[in-house]
Amino acid sequence: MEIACSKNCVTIKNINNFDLGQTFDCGQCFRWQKIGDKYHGVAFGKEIIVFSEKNNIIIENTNEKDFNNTWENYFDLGTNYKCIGEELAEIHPIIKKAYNSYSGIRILKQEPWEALCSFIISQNNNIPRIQKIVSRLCNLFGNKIDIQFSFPSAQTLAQLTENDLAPIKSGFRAKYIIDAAKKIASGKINFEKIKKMPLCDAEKHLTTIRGVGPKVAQCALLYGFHKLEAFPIDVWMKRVMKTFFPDQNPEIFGKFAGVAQQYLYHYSRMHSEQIK
DNA sequence: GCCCAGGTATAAA
DNA sequence: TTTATACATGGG
Repeated sequence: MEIACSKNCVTIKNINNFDLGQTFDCGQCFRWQKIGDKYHGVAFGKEIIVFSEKNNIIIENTNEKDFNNTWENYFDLGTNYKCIGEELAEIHPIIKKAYNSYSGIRILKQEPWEALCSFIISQNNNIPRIQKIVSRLCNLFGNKIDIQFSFPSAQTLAQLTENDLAPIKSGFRAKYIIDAAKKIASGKINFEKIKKMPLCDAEKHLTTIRGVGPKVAQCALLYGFHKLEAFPIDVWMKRVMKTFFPDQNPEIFGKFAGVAQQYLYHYSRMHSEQIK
């Protein structure tokens, strides 16, 4: 990987396993908007436009400092997904197929609160609507950056009532969002501690939040804490497991189970006719 | 109108 | 312990 910086943008050259469409549209995040051939998005309170051009990835509205401090980490450029993917591909032919089809997926290092809150919203919901709810949440309670808004902090949301959240139309999830925000703002849930916990303890801790069950907790750990062994199982993954791995535990995927899950999830979504 | 969505809480069996 | 149902809303 090489980096080239100019006035207002950074170019990433010779990067393996990075496809913007696959990464943004595989169901791990809900804030990246495709406008033309470019993706517009926000993370860590910064707004960028990113697109690919001749094997390069170009990030606009940034600089070398922001790239080094934020985006290199956010896009997980220090992790070798080729190595992980090839290792996972040996486990089962369907993972090999999924990896070969979607090897450009990277697990983004999202902010813990945004990941947790987004996946609380995701429950019993569809992706287009999740995106809309998250967007309304940011527009109403986040801070304006350039055109878009930051994800509102837990401290901000902790002061709201269920009624205040009515405009985002999150339905029964509003009370869950507020409970989560209050537990984070009060310190009852401590992200720094969760980072250091064993996975199962972290899950138990997160599920003390109302509306957070095993699926949401595992998603938060995978996407918000970059615990690559976390393995979210929803109704869809249950069916996928039944189809391809009857009588097998997710443990067979090892310490990169979450990555395997992401290849499998996206592949099986794109080829849903193969699933039961 | 109908079924369903990257689930969870709650009640009932 | 396992299984069934409600939940708010709107995409397809």
